[in-house]
Amino acid sequence: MSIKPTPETFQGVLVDADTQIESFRQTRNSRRTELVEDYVELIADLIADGGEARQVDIAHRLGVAQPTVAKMLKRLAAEGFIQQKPYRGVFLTARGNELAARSRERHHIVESFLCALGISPETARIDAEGIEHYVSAETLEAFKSHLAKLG
Amino acid sequence: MSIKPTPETFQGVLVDADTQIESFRQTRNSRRTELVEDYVELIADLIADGGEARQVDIAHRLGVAQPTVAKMLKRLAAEGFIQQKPYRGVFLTARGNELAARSRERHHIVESFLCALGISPETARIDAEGIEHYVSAETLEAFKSHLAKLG
DNA sequence: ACGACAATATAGCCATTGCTATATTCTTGT
DNA sequence: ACAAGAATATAGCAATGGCTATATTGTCGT
Ligand SMILES: [Mn+2]
Ligand SMILES: [Mn+2]
Ligand SMILES: [Mn+2]
Ligand SMILES: [Mn+2]
Repeated sequence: MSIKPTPETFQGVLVDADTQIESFRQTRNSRRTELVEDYVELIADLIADGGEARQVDIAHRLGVAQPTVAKMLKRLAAEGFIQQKPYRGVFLTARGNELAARSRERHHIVESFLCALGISPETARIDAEGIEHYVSAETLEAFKSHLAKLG
Repeated sequence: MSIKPTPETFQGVLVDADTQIESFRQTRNSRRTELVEDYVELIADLIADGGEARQVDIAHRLGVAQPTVAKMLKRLAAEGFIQQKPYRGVFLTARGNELAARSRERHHIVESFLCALGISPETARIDAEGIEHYVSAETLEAFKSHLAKLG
């Protein structure tokens, strides 16, 4: 509102503007990196499991079509996360491996934390797949502390 | 992998395929409704606070440009969440009000839960803005239980 | 009453993330 | 060796969510 009839001090529903702006900005940012994180994490897992990460396997795991994967892999290669040999599987660069490791650890902490709260493993897995990308370092630490306390 | 050299029973890094597919599907779904939820919630808050929700205020709060808001409002109107009078603020339909109420409550629970974990209010606010959209009913209940336990 | 200014509308651009359809290339079994 | 099938590449489309620039419309103060 440009002109507020009721002064802010009456504490309406509205939250501090600057914090909210920053929250939305941060969320938009996380949304932009979400897919990249899931891809490198999945690629790392596929390589760890079967020695290679092929487009068909990635597509199947993600539940999307193969050309969708092909396009994203090009982007990941352009951004230096993976290396692609035509008609071969993809491999992670050092940078890709780092991001994969960070993502995997964060993912695991979030999922474990949800399980520790008594949430069913299925739901924990589903929710963690989304939540992981929006958890800050501070929140991750809090999750870890909570897990340690129950350890 | 079409042909696995190591049988699944050796329990590699890879998680059950069907659950993972479903997790990614669910996450993509939540991502699609994320913005809509934030818009109606914000519109409800602006109306509660100042009696009206104008494009400029929405744009300012979200940290985006006014035409971005104008386009989204058309979509919200088309989907029956709001009513628009040209050159006037927007108003929520019954459907819009319902979604706003649900979103606001869920948002509040997530933020309170994070605070209860000892996370700073600033971080809790930022993280909750993203996390809220990926929290299932079951997880929300677990958060509520945890909050109740802390009295 | 009307000119300034504020708010909204519209046009046109771009990036992202999905899709289908189809062409190309690799691999494998006979 | 080579045909069939599997995997990858490419083309072209659509929806979404951003942006800037600009036109139109309301509102308010004098
Ligand atoms: Mn993940
Ligand atoms: Mn994920
Ligand atoms: Mn919200
Ligand atoms: Mn939000």
